[in-house]
Amino acid sequence: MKIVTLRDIAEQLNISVTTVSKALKDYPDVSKKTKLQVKELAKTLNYKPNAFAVNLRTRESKTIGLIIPVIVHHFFSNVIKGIISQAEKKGYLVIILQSDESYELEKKQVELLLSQRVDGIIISLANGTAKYDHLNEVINQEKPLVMFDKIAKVVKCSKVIIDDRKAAYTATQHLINIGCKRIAHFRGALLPQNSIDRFLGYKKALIDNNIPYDPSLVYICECGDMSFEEGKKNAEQLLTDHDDVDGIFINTDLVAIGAMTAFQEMGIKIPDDISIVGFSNWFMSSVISPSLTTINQPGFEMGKTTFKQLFKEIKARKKGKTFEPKTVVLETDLIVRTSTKTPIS
Amino acid sequence: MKIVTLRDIAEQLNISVTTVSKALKDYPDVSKKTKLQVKELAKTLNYKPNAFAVNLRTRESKTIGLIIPVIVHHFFSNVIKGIISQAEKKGYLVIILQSDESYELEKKQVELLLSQRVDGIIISLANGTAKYDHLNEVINQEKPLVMFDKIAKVVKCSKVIIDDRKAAYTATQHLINIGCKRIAHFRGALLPQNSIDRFLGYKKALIDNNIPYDPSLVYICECGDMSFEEGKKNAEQLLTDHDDVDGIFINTDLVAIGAMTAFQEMGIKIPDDISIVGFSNWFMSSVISPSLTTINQPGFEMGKTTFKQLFKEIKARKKGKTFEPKTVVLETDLIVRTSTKTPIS
DNA sequence: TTTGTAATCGAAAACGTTTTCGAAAATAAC
DNA sequence: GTTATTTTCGAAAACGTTTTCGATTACAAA
Repeated sequence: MKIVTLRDIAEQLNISVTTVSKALKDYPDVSKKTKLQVKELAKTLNYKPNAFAVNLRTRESKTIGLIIPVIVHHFFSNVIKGIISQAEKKGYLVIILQSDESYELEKKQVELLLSQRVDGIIISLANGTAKYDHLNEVINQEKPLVMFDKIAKVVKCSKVIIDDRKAAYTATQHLINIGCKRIAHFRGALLPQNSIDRFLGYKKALIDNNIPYDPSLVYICECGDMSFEEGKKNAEQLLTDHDDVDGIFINTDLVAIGAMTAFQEMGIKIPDDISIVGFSNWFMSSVISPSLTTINQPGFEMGKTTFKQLFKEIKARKKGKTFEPKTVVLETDLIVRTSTKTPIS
Repeated sequence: MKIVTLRDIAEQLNISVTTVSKALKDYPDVSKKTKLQVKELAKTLNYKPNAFAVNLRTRESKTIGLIIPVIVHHFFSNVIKGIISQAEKKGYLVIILQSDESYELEKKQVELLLSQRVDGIIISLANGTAKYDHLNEVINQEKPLVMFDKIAKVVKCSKVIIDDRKAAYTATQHLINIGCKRIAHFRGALLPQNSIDRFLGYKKALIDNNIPYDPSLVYICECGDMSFEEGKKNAEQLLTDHDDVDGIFINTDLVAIGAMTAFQEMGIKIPDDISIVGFSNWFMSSVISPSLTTINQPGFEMGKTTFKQLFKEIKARKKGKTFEPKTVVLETDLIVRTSTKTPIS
């Protein structure tokens, strides 16, 4: 089981390693005859270039790193799928790491990827990330970096996002349109830009419609492993705090489903008593009962777009060109289902 | 932004590259004094060994490949999480590829991983895979290979699985215990060992209980992207074919949920008219209504176990030792929820 | 014949490590 | 003082490729 190298081919044909290498890569200074010989022998010997040597020589590995807060998550696993599918088309491999929403882990993983000398890095930030030295180091090393979804505005790199504020505004406006007067909000953790923006969209929609903003109607959940349970707990708390709420805009579907479950257990009718809008459009939101009105967040497309952007930057860097960080905003849409009342017409 | 190498450190300290390398790796033939100097300078210069060079020299990359049929899937994404978490502990990185249930793609991806010279490969087979040359090539190259869940018995490598037959038997027995007399089965595709074994478990449970096995009660679905829709269609077909069915054992939760949805739309009461048992225990099975009785398939644990096995084999190979392929069978359990009647007592 | 041009090849350096082996220096033993 | 031993170091080869640049050959032009 010896692994064949250029040298083996060269010795068998009594030519130099140089010529074999050039023949395989169709250099113009190799005769047609030897090219044919070399290629044929390479095929019969099942020659595969040693990636380690190629990497060392060319200083690139055709491999990128991806750091993601959680893998078992409808949105994120769709993003992964999008990234991998696009990477494969361009001949790139993807190393995946999970930060588990921890800044410490995320930092370690970025350093690991840098020392592995991947050709580029894609990242969606952990909830706990508030410092960006690790990301700035990536940028300092002139290594292409693209963030998606959970981003930090101050980091000078390309980003692929949705307009969370606008989407949240749309969601809240929908609740208002169907006649809700007291609208609560279950927001995400305090740090991430997404949950801030969604909160701001919620607030703005209220104000634009002359509905007073009441901070006591805003509940927080961390949206980690316990999302479903957090939703249930928040729902119960909300019910003891306020008995007049008729609509809730919830930061993410899983929390919304938890809340709906709790409401149903407590005998609250959805959407008759309370209308609910979620966020992300998890697959399960369409099959539960009542089905969940939500904002569709295009995970697969976001993954594809993110890789495409990274690829552009990798190519630019290779040519020594410079490039300006670019922010791509993808479209979302409201998917109306049965967890919200039909408007009174 | 020059990247520092051993040479840079050596020149600054006026010693040889050799000594620097040995100092950093705590070789015994370097004095304490120079070790300290080297380590300190390495830290201030932020030296990171060039992974490409290390790989080439040591002939290993501390990277493994993972080929999986689908990523957006509760069970598989849990497996991924398990593999990555365990790999990280041992200092390994994971390259993930998605075969999309296609044999052609799977074959290409195996070859890609081999030419990348990953240290080992983990794979769960595509539905379409019936030939195993690509896997035998991995084994021929003496590269560690572990299969999980969707395996091929004839391939001589380690495997991590559940006892699908036993689990299916348990599921079917449960339906019998609660009083079902006409039990249908929605099975998976024809090739995969899993769906064969689950079918056999179903059949054996019937026979052991003196219930005649009726092939016309067995429906097939491919369990690809369209699982949910397949479940709906099968449910509708079943209802027109047979009006006396009172229980169904379904190959996977997503199909079961599709079927339940169709039944509910047609006014069939679950579990009063028909009891349903799924397979896999997707998270959503616990939150739908009625909640789905199912077999719990430990994805995270399976991922961890699979990597551990691969790691053992990588280490054994490194020491030149040989090892016997091993098959690990993980426990499953029946989770009784509300899609099945409570037994008549 | 000489000169020029094109076609074909290969030596050698480089990428940055790791590791073997021998040399030199320092110390100990006699 | 000599010899033996230990400690500390570095030269050099190797991993397998890519690429530069010069050499050689063949052949056409003069």
